[in-house]
Amino acid sequence: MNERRKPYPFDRLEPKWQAIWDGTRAFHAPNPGEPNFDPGKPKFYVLDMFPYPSGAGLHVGHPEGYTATDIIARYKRLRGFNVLHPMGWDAFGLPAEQYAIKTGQHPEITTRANIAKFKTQLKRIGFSYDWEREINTTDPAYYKWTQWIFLQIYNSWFNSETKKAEPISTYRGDDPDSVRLAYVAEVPVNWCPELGTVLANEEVIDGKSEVGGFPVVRRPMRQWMLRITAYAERLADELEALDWPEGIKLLQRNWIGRSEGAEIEFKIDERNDSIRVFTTRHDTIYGANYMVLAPEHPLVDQLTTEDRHADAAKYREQVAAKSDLERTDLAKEKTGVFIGAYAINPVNQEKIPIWIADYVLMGYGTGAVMGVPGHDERDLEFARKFNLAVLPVVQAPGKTPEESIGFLEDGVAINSPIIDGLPTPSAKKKMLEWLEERGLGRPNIRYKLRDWLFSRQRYWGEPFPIVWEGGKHSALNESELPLEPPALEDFKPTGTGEPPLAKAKDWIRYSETATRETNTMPQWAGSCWYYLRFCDPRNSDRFVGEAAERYWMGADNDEARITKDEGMTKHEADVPSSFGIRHSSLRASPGGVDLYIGGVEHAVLHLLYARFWHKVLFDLGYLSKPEPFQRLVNQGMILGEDNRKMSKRWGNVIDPLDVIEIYGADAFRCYEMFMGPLEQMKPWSMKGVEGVSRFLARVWRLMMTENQAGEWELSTAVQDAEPTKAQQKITHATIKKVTNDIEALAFNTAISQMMIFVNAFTNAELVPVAAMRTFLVLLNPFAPHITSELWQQLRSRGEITEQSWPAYNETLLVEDEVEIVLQVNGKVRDRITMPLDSTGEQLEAAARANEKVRNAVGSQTIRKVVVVPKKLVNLVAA
RNA sequence: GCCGAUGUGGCGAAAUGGCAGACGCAACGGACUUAAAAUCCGUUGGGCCUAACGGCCCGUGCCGGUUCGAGUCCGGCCAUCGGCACCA
Repeated sequence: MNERRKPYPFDRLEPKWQAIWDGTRAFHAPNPGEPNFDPGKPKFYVLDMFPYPSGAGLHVGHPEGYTATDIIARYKRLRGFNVLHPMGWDAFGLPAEQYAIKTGQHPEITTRANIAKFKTQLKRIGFSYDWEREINTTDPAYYKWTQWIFLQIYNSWFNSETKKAEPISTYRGDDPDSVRLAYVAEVPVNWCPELGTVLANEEVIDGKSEVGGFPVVRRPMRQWMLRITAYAERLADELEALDWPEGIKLLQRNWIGRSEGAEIEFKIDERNDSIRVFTTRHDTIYGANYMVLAPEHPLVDQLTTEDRHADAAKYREQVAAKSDLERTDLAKEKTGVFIGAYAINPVNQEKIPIWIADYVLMGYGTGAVMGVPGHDERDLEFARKFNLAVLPVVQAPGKTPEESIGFLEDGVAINSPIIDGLPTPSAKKKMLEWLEERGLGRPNIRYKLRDWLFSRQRYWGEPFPIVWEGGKHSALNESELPLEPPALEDFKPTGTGEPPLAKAKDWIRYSETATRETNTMPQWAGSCWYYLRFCDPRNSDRFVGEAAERYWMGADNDEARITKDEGMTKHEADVPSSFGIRHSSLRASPGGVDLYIGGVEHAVLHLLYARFWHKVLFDLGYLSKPEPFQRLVNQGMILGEDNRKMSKRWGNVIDPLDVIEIYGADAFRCYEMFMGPLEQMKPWSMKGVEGVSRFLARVWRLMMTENQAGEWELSTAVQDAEPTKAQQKITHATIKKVTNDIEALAFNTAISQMMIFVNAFTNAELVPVAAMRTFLVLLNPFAPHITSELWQQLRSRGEITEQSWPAYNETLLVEDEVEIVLQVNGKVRDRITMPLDSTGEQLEAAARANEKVRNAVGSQTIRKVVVVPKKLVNLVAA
């Protein structure tokens, strides 16, 4: 039973072809200036999200996206593109470090072993990666440039006039450190005691660490931050032009969280000082009858009166002790303390009490809000809890002023002398003008996005190329890169928040007076720019060579050349003349990575960070285009056979190698694509793999037969013969469908069509060799091994990977007769065959004459006739 | 709570507003075989009428609308999944 007979000898031919591809460097893409580079070809950059090489190895989810990109890569090569299709390893990260802590084995060793395992698996699937471009984020030759890019960021500031990053040398202020894009700040951070490190906001989910699910607490610490907030506007705006799923754009937009409003000054009573609040509803300012500061607000100490001091201090302590989890979990009940001071509402000069409450966050806006209980849910809740007045200032459509309380949408201003009677949008406008004239307020746009907390207290990451001297930081010289981490025996976190690198006393010591930074960069650092390094992975002088960057990441704006090169190249099996395949976004390259496929889990983190780095490097003049990833597609998750997420816990994990062992790599690839639409979530089915495997076996037996000795040889049915009309037609229909479907990434239906093709030829007495060759090229991107072997068996010229994609001839697809559907009142009554060129009158006459139609009409009168040429006739009767 | 995606046979799924269920899985029947596997041929959404040929009705989460015609477009709901969540 174990020795089950293979449906075709994939176990021999798959390793054979993989060895040939390796040996001939079949998928190596030369760079401009290198031997064999053809400048006449347009480029296509198709990228996978490179994996973290975990100990568990690849599971069937990884190769889903990888197979899709491999099909596109192979297809594009056949269409005459220079294709960049690389793979590498995002290898810094916690698991290797955790493993090191447990076993004492250096993360480098684990990482190397895991990479070897991943690579073997990927190679076994037959992906056409250019392995000469393989990169590894933990390789000093790679992270040298990660550190170098950090220094570019460190040595830049964001000029808000030009809205661009510029070298720090152009900054005219007196404290450059206060504007650098990389800076140090004592900030409340997400500290995870279990992991012994701080985490980015993005890495904390419901108050727990994304990795491991350990509790996270707030605590102030000195940390490296990247000023991503400077780019909030561009990161949001420049999303528009990208060919990304709308859902992902929305997720990023929500994360960036732009809101347009006003900053308003509230004078503090009996003090020559004021507090700024940010609001999006300045039209409701007449309803502001109290003010709330975040408990951490710097003015709290000064403002709190003697008698309120003890209460305020106690409250602030309580809040500080709360973990994020508690702060959100207990959010149902509002808390707060009056601090004894008053502010003056600028529109009516009313004295309003100042409170502190933890529902106001220090990190957003100004850390102070005007409390408008009438028209803000949170303020209303707070006011009710503490018995503050609730005044309606916006009347909702169709409601009384009283009923309008708690109504948050637009309405008409009331109880607001300056703007009474104005609908919300003009009320906002007028109020803002009024405030601006008096210097009390100004328009303001705020973003939810926070600066990126960029340091980690870990061992297995890039050390910062920074030294400290007399409390000041400065950059290492470029010539001192890469800065390698010290050799450590003990990787354990110190538990105090001090990074493990602090244990390497010799390493830390930079000079008599200077010490090294001991934090490391987060795992995201390496993946922020790997797609750039792929363009020129062995360059030791530059993070990416200029020419290589311009070619692979630049725009291919030579439209004429693209059209010409994309114009159908003839395959020998094809009949002259062919017609356009509709344009799709896979055609012309607007620049950057032309197609990027990966999981949704990276929708905000990786994709936002990478875009940020890219923009900084673009501003500094290193890159051709402001956006890295022109087109993004998310593949859906593959579930276990039981419809649950694959996990050890359910025992439903599928190992690709096990599948390949039984059915072969080609069947594995085809099945992954045949399961359903790429973007969709779908369950695995071994039976499904078997079905696809049967299809490939039928392809094989279409051309091969087994002789007496049990050896496969070319079938005698395969002849250099003229295809029949029907064969001709199905061949061209298949070219058309497969081509369009690949362009649309609809691989499942492309495979269906190829199955239809094979079914049509099954049992044919004569199998025309030309039709077979055409078909093999179509199937090649999906099933590269079997098609390479059959191509050779057919004694075809050259390698299949060097062929041109076949063209189809539309005229061969046109029938001279068509089936016409006859409907009565929209219901199908019969189907008849009519000549293609039948006129509307002829079709109508045929319909009226049809017996079934007449039965259905009965004694009714025909009121209307709808004729759709070549399709149907609908008689409307009553 | 807010935002988004999805909902079609026993299952995975197809269908530029025009024949719902292509293709595949599973199931059933047949051929080949001593037998099985493999392979090939056929049937297969549900219900009803007919001895049969054949015919009729219903059917794309639910309710309504637009249209000669709706899985597809519009409005309202329900369910499942995913994201965000005191962001002023």
